[in-house]
Amino acid sequence: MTSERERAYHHGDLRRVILDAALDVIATNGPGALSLRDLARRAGVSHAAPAHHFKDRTGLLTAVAAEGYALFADALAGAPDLRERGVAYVRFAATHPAHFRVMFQPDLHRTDDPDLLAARARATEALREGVADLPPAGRGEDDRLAGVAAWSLAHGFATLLLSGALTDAMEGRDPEEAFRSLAGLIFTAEGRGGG
Amino acid sequence: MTSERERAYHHGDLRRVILDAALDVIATNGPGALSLRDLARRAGVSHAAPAHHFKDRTGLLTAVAAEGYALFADALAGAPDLRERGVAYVRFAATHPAHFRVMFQPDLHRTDDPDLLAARARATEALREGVADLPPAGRGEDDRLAGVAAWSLAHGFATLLLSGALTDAMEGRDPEEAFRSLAGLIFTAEGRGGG
DNA sequence: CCGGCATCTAGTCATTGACAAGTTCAGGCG
DNA sequence: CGCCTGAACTTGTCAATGACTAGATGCCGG
Repeated sequence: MTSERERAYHHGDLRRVILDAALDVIATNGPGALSLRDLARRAGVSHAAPAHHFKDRTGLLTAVAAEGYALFADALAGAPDLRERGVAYVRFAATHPAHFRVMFQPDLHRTDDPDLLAARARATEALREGVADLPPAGRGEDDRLAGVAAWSLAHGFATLLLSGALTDAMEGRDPEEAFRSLAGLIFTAEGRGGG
Repeated sequence: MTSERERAYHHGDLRRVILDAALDVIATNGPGALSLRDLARRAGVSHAAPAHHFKDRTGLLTAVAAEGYALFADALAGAPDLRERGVAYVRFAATHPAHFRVMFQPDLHRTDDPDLLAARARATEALREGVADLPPAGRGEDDRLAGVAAWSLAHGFATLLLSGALTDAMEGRDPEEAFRSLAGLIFTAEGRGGG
């Protein structure tokens, strides 16, 4: 049975295999359930193999976060306006729950990692661009607050969604669509915006 | 031989001591850094003492979450209107970061724990009351969405705050006050009041 | 053919969570 | 007073894990 599938040494792309397995575990059972040895077993390699690619457990999570920010930046880039960028934010969280969760838990990864910083800078830039086309509210102070508000709204929705807190609040409804109308409710209609 | 300070057996309130130590660790280094043995060492008891009060590591975190929801419900109860309830939401997160973080990570605790469920129900009720005094927007569907929106806004702000993502967006500014004006920006009609 | 190098293996150690069994203490009851 | 029951805590132990070290393996260029 040890045919060409397992070519022993030089696995081919062990790094990716480990990463994918890690994402699977994190999405299912959370980052706490992550075990390097378990991942090694899944990949059919020795218990120390992952360490060569990621150094650490923290190193693995750092790689996850970095990849997450990169994908995140790409996901945000395509959106035409602020609202769709928010939708993209939510969609990313729903599509890449493991990445998302690790990204926003700084104590899980090494925050000074160069790759991570670069990817995060890209994502931040994408977010800023999105906020740029907010209707000019007033003074610059309010603009900044409005940006934080938009960010908070999308992030809160995404976070609650992943934590399962919204499951009964919107039974079987499509999260993206829900957020879209929710954002319309707030950001478009002037006058009684919040109503 | 051991002086009266440490009355050996029957520590007095070991449960609370362990809980407080746990909260300290979680707030500082995150839930992943939590070690029952470490907590035992801090409290000056044997390595198995915590298990008697919390059964498990998960049991300890469940207790943290339950306590968190109880405190949360109390914190929300005092607020006069929706906006102030949001402020209370943010304040709770800032004041009880460890509780907050554990509360919204279901894979950390036992979600079927009776105490947890009871406390969470109280908190949920307090949240619902807050949403109830939203201006009636239109149909019930929109009302529900508006509630989710308010919740998302507060939760997102609180979460981003705790993850440190807002640190440079609001340098040295008081988070509560920032959220208050932010919420005013969005939820009050046209008067984008004092920022 | 050979040497360097990244990749992976094998072995080891301290730490941890979980469990089992024993010990200490307080309070109730005869 | 003496016993006894149960809660609180200790001691001992085991498997699993993260991290480290040294060594084996195979690819690639010269």
